Amino acid sequence: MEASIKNVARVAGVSITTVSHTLSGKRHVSAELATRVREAMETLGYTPSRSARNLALGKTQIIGLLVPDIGNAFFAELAKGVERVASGRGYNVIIGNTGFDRSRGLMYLEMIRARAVDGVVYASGSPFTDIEISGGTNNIPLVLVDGEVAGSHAPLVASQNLEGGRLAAEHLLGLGHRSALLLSAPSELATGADRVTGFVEAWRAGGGRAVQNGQGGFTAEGGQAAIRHHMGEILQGSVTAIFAVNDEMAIGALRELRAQGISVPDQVSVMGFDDIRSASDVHPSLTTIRQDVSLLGERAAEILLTLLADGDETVEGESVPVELIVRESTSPVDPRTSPHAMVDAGQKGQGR
Amino acid sequence: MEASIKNVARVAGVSITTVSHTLSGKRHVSAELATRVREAMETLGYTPSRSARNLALGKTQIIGLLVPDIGNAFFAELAKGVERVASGRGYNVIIGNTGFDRSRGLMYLEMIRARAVDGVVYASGSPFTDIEISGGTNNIPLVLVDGEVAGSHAPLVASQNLEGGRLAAEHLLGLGHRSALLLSAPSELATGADRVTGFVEAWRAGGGRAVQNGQGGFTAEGGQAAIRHHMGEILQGSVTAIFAVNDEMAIGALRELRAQGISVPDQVSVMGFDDIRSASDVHPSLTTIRQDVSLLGERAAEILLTLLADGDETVEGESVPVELIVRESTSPVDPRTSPHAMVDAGQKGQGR
DNA sequence: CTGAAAGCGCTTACAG
DNA sequence: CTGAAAGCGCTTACAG
Repeated sequence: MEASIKNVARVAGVSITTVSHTLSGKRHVSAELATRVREAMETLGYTPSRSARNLALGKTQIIGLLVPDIGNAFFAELAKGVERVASGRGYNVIIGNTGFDRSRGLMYLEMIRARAVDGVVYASGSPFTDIEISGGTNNIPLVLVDGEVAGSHAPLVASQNLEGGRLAAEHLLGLGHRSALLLSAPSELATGADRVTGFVEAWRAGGGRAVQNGQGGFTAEGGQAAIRHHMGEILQGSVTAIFAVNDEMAIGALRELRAQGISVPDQVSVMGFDDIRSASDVHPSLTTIRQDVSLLGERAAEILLTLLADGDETVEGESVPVELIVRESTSPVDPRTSPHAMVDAGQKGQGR
Repeated sequence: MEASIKNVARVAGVSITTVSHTLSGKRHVSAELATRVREAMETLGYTPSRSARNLALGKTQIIGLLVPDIGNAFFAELAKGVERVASGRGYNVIIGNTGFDRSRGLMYLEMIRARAVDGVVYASGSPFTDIEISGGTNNIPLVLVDGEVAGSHAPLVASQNLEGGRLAAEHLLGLGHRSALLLSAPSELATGADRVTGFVEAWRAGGGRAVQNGQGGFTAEGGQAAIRHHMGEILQGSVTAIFAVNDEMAIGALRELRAQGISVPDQVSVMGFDDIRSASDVHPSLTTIRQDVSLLGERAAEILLTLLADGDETVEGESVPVELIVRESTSPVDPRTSPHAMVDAGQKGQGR
């Protein structure tokens, strides 16, 4: 005898209504019946079918997490945060790895349209337009993480990237640096753009002068290439500090600097952003701006679940604090090697 | 008018049977009706409800992936592999993060019992006994990854850890090393135990002598502590090579060696296992045994899906090849600093 | 405090 | 080639 609600009711000698209510607690069941029901469930080894429940209630208790690459530490940590609060509230999370691939993304959109999930946390980087993500999606509750989707009104949860850029600039200024090389990334990515903006504003305000570098592309290789390209300024001491808008690029920079025989931080200070795992493993360990990625995921999930609970309620996004982590890769500028020159290499006229 | 199959049928002027069959292709539908159905679906914006389908078919097209820590790069990469093949075959994956926590694990067991998933990929480290995992689980198809569960007959997918240990030993022997320090981990973890066994066997066969060290616990801190404990042997050259059964410990070892002013690989060679991201970022970059973790996930998912397709078929587990990655942290033993002494510090009598 | 029955939206055996 | 209807296993409005 399979363990369906019908059989439990039969064994307990009650209606399925009563079985359902002793489980849900949505209406009172006399102690005697409740006991009989529980015993019947026990002997049958009954666990209610999620599928049946889903159909009856029109929801799945599942949220989708769409990321471009779950193998990437950032998104893995994000997933951890999302899973933590979701599971704590009785939700499961389906992970949708788009791999930056449109067709895989569309597959997950179809899953959303099929109401396989009650809501979605959508991490930046996936290849959708606003129309697809909100229009094609049955008005399913949506929370954005890390980056905007053009034109979307969905709440956004992101780190205080602007503030992070500012912290980086102030740290370097405080060490006496005035000439910095900025390793940025394609401006399409708002995440990086905010970090640049925050840095440049604070840097200017503090009397520094930034050298922009469009290359870098968020990769270690990009960081290496950028350093190679600016070797001249570094050697002549007209750049005493390097700020990369992510740790990957900063680590690439460290690698190239070592290869070129430049000592960090003695000859040049290097900062990153993110505080990925490697940041503390490299030598010298990397001074960086830490973002609390799993908190990002937790907050996103909480907002989404609030949305699911309150229906129409309008919910605000939020920004998650960042933190300066000082390690070995930055030190006070050495007055002898630094002529405090004002260099503006690379990007012609990009400095506003 | 909501987009249900009933409304599509009404608009197209056919039965819901016909709507269902034009979608599934399980029986022929005349071109004319098929067209009318498709048009109706189009105008209504119809996507079939997954919940209804699940209930009717008694399956969910979802597999569960149970891991102890999705934030950990190993499991994140595993998830990537699992997701890739699952999504390629029309399955979604729910990620279950147990956090090494029994109660969270039990919550996911309950999800399995509720038939919220059709099968599960179970990565080592979660806190279950065999009885719980197979008995309490509705006979749901199960594939184990990375480690056995005591007494379970479920197929296991794991890296060739034994072979990996052997490769490490042979690499070091080939460089002339004969006295090694082995950074192992608690023997409960079969993963590490196989690596040790493979190493020790090949090492002995090649004329080497192993120094065991029970500490390490798979963490960088453990690796550091172990080095501190064996500083004497390293300084006097009676240990010329160190093999850690994972990269974390190897990186901890590198850190401590640097702190103590020992040059790697000049004074001592260091090897790890896994080839985690940091392995190539540290300096000197780490010679290690790479395991293809995302392939591990792919194979596990494929086996699980085969199990789901073929029902009763018995399926074998498999082992995934590993690869020696030579980087900067190992070099030929320096005959001057190496008296080829046979040291057996630490574990009294543990060397068989 | 309890039960009979409708309904959630599909799939499919049965009949034609 | 097509349709009417039962069934998947729950939840819940309605009635008592």
